[in-house]
Amino acid sequence: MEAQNNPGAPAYQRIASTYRGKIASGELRPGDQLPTESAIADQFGVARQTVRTGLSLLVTEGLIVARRPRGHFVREREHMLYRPQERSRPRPATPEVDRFSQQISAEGRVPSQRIEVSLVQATPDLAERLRVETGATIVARRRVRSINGEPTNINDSHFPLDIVKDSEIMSPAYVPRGTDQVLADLGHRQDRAIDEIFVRMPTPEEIHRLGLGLGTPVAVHYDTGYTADGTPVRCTVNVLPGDRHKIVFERSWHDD
Amino acid sequence: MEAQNNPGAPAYQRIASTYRGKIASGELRPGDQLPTESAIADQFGVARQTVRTGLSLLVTEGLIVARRPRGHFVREREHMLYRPQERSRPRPATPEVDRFSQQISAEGRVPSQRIEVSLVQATPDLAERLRVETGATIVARRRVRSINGEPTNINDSHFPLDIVKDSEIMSPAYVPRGTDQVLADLGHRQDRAIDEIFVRMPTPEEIHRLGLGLGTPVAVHYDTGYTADGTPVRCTVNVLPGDRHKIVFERSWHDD
DNA sequence: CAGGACACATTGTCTAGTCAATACATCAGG
DNA sequence: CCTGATGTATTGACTAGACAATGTGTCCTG
Repeated sequence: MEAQNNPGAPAYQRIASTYRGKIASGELRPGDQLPTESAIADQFGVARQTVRTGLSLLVTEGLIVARRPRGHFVREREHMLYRPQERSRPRPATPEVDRFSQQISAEGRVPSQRIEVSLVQATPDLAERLRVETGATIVARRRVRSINGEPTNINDSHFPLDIVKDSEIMSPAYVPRGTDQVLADLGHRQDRAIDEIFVRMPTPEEIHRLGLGLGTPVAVHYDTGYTADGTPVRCTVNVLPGDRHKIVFERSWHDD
Repeated sequence: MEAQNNPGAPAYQRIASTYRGKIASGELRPGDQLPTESAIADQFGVARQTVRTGLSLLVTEGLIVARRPRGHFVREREHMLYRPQERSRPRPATPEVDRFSQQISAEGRVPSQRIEVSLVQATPDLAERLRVETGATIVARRRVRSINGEPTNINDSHFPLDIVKDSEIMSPAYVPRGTDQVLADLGHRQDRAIDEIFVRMPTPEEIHRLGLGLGTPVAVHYDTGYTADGTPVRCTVNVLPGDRHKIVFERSWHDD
């Protein structure tokens, strides 16, 4: 399908189309180098700037990366599993899920994290989910999780101030039994959670915190936990780089 | 934080940063028009091309759109709810979910869809999920769903050929009782499903089918249904434009 | 042989223009 | 009043340069 480059389209699109095709067809494989901008310009008979416009399309699509002053290279990807249900249902995974989780435990991955606790003012999105007023003081427990030293996701949990003050949650240290258990011990056992997933391009701050390249979208996962009486007690914001994660849920038609 | 534009950075980044800030702060609101490229160029004392480079950043971030020859405008967003669980659990939504679903039924939205059924060869990703061999013939039931005439998502269901041949699923018409019920009537009642969500930039084909703008990432949702004995009988691929959807799951700690 | 200075290739940033395409407004003619 | 032609402002596409920034490798020096 659409074998030819793209007759009639602007030159920069033809150039992008050409190399997109070579990558899709496998003629150019991950890690391979593209010709230099000048070489492409000569080949297509256009100015170098036009080539740059075309290649920048592929960069924002996440297909290639520029490594100055080496050249442009086809990007290499890997997917990491992200399974929100694991934290709420510590049941044994069904065989079906196991088929998809094999990759995660392969290779000796070394997880680490940096924790930072602070009091912040609720932004409108958090205020709505925690049912407090915008600007109210809440507790933010921010983490950047890394695997093998590479930051892989942002995990910011937020709690209403009145229910967690003076608890271990306020301490910027790892809590072995888990913050959900701490909440439960404080009388706020979570019973239900709602997951909301948005997809968008990252903000400059996220690009910086996660070391993202251009052309990498992120999934933003709001995980709001409720007690049995329907009160929200926790709102966790996960930011997952799109090129490093796969989000997996499991559903059952009949209670399990 | 980082109040000033961005001293020291390249001019095109300062320009992007300036308008990104104005949008974030609310000084520029959705639908508002930015100054013309020439005006910005004059203001910053740079060439128009430099302004274009800067604004193109904001376009790929999905913050602004260009409407030739009117100018650049701050993008207006609306989020449509996407709730994979609805199809498997027709129970009444809990009050917590209702808080988030209010927007969907507001406004008289007119849904429509175009259905197309064909026999295709299984691509590697589908073959793995349906446990058939790559290249095996399977049934593809492709839909583009539209709301108010605007295509909003791609919904391609795939079935192993042997279990659906000669059934209504092969007909390119709407099946009122739903394809899941058809499968159940054929003796393949689904019992479990696995949801996998990937985030990436769209392919040119998806851009065309969904009428996407630049800077719009997509969420790709693989929904694989299994019968009680663990046999996959359906694999649905949903492609959701990131700027139009919010994906919502609900979880319960204790069976409901 | 080790280390530093330098050259080189390549991408990054930017200029000052030209011409094309397009949606909208204006205005003349019926 | 409506209709169609014409103008106009704006973005889109592109050129032919210039100079900066930066890894990599080479080569000279001690």
